[in-house]
Amino acid sequence: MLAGNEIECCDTVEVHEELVRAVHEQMPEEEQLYDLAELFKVFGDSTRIRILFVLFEAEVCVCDLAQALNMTQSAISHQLKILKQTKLVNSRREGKSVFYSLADGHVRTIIAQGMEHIEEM
Amino acid sequence: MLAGNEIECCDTVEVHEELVRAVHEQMPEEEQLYDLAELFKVFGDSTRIRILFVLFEAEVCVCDLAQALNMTQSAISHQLKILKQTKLVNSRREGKSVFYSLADGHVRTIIAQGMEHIEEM
DNA sequence: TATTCATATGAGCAATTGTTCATATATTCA
DNA sequence: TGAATATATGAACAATTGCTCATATGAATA
Repeated sequence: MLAGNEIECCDTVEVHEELVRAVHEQMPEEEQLYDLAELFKVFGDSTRIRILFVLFEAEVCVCDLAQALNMTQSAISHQLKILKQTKLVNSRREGKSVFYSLADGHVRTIIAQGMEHIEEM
Repeated sequence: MLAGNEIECCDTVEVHEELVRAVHEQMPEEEQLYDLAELFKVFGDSTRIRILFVLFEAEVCVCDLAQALNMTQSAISHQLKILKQTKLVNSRREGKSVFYSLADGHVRTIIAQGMEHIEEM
């Protein structure tokens, strides 16, 4: 699949072949790139972002999340499932309620960096 | 819209009203949360992630990106437009070619944190 | 055990998104 | 100017996604 990069492009062939080779050496595996995109996709929805912001404050149960964000319990539950699958939140059952909390520090760092970026825009 | 949070939830009303108030005080503006989600949405596609990884190596023109990632020039151009709108990349014209480069350090930090997270999964 | 409360989940629908295809714009050079 | 090269862009289509609605599961309590 890598062999045969003879397509000419921008008139300068040599430099480009070198670049293509370097890129293929340095770039992570396809699967890892895919997983990375999947992770950011999770951050790419304002409902989930708002859930994470609530969890910055405290460990919160589903119905409180729904109330705080003025959304249905079902909608919140669906999103929590996605957040949990991506290991961004943990859950803990206490009687009838289930409490959700942030899973690790990356969540804060990623969101903080994102905030910095949009504030500079 | 905030008034009248009398809906009972999990049997304990007082704590929750306090939480809802705290959340509404600490949470960023709706528009900022929306912009933040829009930013992460840009990272949430493996083609754009791959473009950013190529740009980690060097400033690259469109046709080289297309060749390096084995995609059509049109597909790459469409994605570059999105990356530019979000100020994640800069562009510079040189003759017939247009060279793209990373815009700022946030891109590296965000992707690095994302990589750390998925490696721990 | 039957009921109630809290949460989870599957199906369906509207909205969004990434790619392709055709074509437009921009630059260089004969 | 006209042809060739590099890039940008609009329309269209398939695929994905977030919400709603109905319902299932799980736990406490009468």
